[in-house]
Amino acid sequence: MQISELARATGVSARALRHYEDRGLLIPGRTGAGYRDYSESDVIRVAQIRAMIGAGLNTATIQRYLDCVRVDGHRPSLTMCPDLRAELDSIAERLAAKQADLRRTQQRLNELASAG
Amino acid sequence: MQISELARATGVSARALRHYEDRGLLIPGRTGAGYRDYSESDVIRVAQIRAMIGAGLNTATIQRYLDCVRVDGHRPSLTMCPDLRAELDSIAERLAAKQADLRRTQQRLNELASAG
DNA sequence: GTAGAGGTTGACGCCAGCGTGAAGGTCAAG
DNA sequence: CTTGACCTTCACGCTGGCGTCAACCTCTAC
Repeated sequence: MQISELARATGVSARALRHYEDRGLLIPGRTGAGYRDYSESDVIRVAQIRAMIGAGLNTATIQRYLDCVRVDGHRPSLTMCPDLRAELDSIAERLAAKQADLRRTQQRLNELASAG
Repeated sequence: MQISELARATGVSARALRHYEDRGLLIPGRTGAGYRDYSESDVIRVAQIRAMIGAGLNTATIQRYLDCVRVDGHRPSLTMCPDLRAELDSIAERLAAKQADLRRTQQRLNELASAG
């Protein structure tokens, strides 16, 4: 299928799909005219990508995870990728740090707003 | 005083002080040679700026309301600036939204990590 | 053939507070 | 005169997923 069709099927913009290809997350075939030619399985793949982006992973990390899945085969197993475990842990740490930072900011804002 | 002296007195980098001037938050005098010449009161002003940045305000907002905030020692207080209240409320809303967003991200990350 | 819908590859813009050289002027001290 | 410390004004870099032209090619329909 063409890019706009995949865009409609996934709810992701065509620009985003090209961006994923730039980052090596999605590698469609090409027609004779140079048009991108996506398969049905790419719908699922895009859903996976979106899920991981929503979980705070960047595209570089996502690419490593997808490569991992490809090697593993059918069932996605994180035990095949020990490095990914550490990666997810560090991401969780960063999120926790962000949250703590945000709470401190809210605290200071409250102090500012309640002053006077 | 010169910029490095104010930087030491406030714990803020010279680059940041120049940045505050670019944004119209701090307007030092100039010596004959073009050197920035800060006054003692600028030490307090920088403390006010840092307090507001720490509370999540951007430089444009800070410029509008800088004169409304006084820092007595370590504790900021507000003088009469009615619009500032509304501004602070909207900032508080944005912070709350960010926090909710962050929690959703953590939730999705947990789901991903436990999917192995 | 021509209009129009849709495809392609760049490449800059965004949000924002600075970090970090680059290139060069000022000034007290040896 | 010459270090060398400190000052000045640009101006790009950073973080990063994607919006948004721009300039141009492809295919279908009338």
